[in-house]
Amino acid sequence: MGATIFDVAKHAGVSIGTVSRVLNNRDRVHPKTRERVLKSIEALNFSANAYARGLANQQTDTLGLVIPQVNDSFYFEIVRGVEDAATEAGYRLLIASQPRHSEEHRYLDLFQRSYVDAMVLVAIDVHIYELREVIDRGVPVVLVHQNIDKSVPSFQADNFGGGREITQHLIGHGYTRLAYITGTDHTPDNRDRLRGMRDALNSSGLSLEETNILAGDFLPGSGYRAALELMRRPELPHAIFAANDQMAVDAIKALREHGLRVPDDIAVVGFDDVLMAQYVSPTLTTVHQPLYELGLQAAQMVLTTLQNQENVRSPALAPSVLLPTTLKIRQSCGCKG
Amino acid sequence: MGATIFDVAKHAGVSIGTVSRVLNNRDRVHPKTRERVLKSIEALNFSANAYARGLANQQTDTLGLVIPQVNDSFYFEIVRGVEDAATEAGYRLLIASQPRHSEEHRYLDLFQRSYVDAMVLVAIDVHIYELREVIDRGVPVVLVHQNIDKSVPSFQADNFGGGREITQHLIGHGYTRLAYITGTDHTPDNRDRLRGMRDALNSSGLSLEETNILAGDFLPGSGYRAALELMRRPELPHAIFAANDQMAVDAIKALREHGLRVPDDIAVVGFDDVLMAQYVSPTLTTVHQPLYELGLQAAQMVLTTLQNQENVRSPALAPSVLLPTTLKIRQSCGCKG
DNA sequence: CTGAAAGCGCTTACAG
DNA sequence: CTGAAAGCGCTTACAG
Repeated sequence: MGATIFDVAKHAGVSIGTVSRVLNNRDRVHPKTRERVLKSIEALNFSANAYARGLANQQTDTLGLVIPQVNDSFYFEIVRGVEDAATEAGYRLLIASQPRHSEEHRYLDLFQRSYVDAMVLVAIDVHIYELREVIDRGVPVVLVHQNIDKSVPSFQADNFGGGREITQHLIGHGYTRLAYITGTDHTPDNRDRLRGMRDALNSSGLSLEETNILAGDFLPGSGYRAALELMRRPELPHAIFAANDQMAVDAIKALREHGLRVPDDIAVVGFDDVLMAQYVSPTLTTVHQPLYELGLQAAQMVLTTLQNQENVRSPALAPSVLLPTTLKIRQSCGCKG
Repeated sequence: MGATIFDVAKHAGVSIGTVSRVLNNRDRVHPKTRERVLKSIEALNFSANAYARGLANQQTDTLGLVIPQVNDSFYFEIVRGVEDAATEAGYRLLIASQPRHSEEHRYLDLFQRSYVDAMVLVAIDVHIYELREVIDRGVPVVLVHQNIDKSVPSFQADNFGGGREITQHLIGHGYTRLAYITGTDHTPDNRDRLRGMRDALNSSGLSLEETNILAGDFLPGSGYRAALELMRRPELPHAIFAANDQMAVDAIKALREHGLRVPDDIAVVGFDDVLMAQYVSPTLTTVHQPLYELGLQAAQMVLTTLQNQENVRSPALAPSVLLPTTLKIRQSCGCKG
């Protein structure tokens, strides 16, 4: 095994207290002594045991991240942001990814044990009373892509603004008859995008007919089925706004398979700006979500809270941050590539 | 803060030793006593401090994962596999993602400190002597998608077999004049895929002309440029095998932009089976890599080593596992969708 | 079956 | 500026 602080102390001819002091740059240590200790650390290739440190310090220097397990690795950019923030602040990153629709709650482990100093929860269904338990224990929590309670800080993409902006773009093309393919009904993502769409339409004196709201679930298949449904109608809408790219891409597939041209016969746009959006044909006009930024800022925020010893439990300090989305104009809306 | 083992002991009227015993199901404890302790644990909502436990046990119950930071989240499936294996075995997962081409070595932190009991390194450029230091400290290491030294166990996709199989498929189409767009030259991925291609060609009495090996670097742009280069030639190959999907997709883009039809005028296939491969038009024939399995098996293996107290340092036990790839036949090779 | 005690490897007042 | 010692919260031989 590796050398301990005792080995270093003996090697340098000092006490372990002194070694600890040079390790942590705390109280002043005589330059010569420091020098000697540093040499011994080097010589013995010593590195402090994280667990002993954690126990003595009552902190773990670890940030916990809970993230849903999804196929399309959509959330991976968020992970990168969180990780960069953690690394930057000298924290390690412990990850628990939660299988969707599973009874198994992997994050509970992180919750209950003293594994982490702070937590970032991404799009996880969790009860507020579970969160409160963690927070009351002094572990600050921040939510990303989810906002279950005003007393917990959260970071989200501006779904409303994104929905509005892309709808305005469609209206700018001269499209007046629009259709919307929904995501899973109860999700705020879906609701807010739809609200944004309605807002843009209303501002232009237009409206969204109820029959032009097709039920989807964010999964590819439902985009396909929704497009089929629309093609059965006597009259096609001018454009389809799907609540995410997956459904948009599959809607395009259905339309093309039935001889329709996108965007010439009908425009289709999505939401998310997944990598695929740049590669499908036509390339997909969509709304970019600031995923990396979401993860970065959320993690920075929760770590700052921790370091400032702010009152973690105070609900008054819980901000709800909305990060702006970006319209990505490509071909599927009718714009030239 | 949460209750400690002392609180539980007092509450149950026993010693902390007894509490510890019921906690760990070690020695036998009288059923009645156990019952009482369990009740107290419940009542106080106690959960053992992981760091105290780690210190006393000299182990962390944590698996370290080092993974390169790439844009396309290609490796995310590996993470899922590793995570499932870790969760299954009761380990937590600590992640360090290493920015590509960066001097900053985030994994060194994991290496040096006693943070993890075992490590999985994915496609990371690391020196063998660094690994040996870790291994000699009793921390087993497994490599995925990388094989720097025979003394360290590794898990890789069968790049040779995959390259051979997809080439055989092209030959089956009747294509005899093939071109290859390379990945970064020195990578085993690239070399092995090319070797497989050559093997398949030779077995059919064909060969790959040196001029039909175009230099690429796994990044989209180079696929595009390689296709341009090929189109300048007096004679087009029948089919292009790009060392990964990214380059294949961009090669198709270049070909189509210049009025060529894929696969009618020229076939293009890739390697990896990224999600995009299913969505591009034509859909991309490619080789699926068993990423999830790679992560799962590698992690299982390293954790088994740990639990069996096998001699971690023994080079004799270091297997080099090759997991089979799967040919994904889609449209771009000339097969019907 | 159970308790008392040493030990894991650090940090940090407390003296000096 | 530095040492001795208590303490962080567990586990585990060792007695009994």
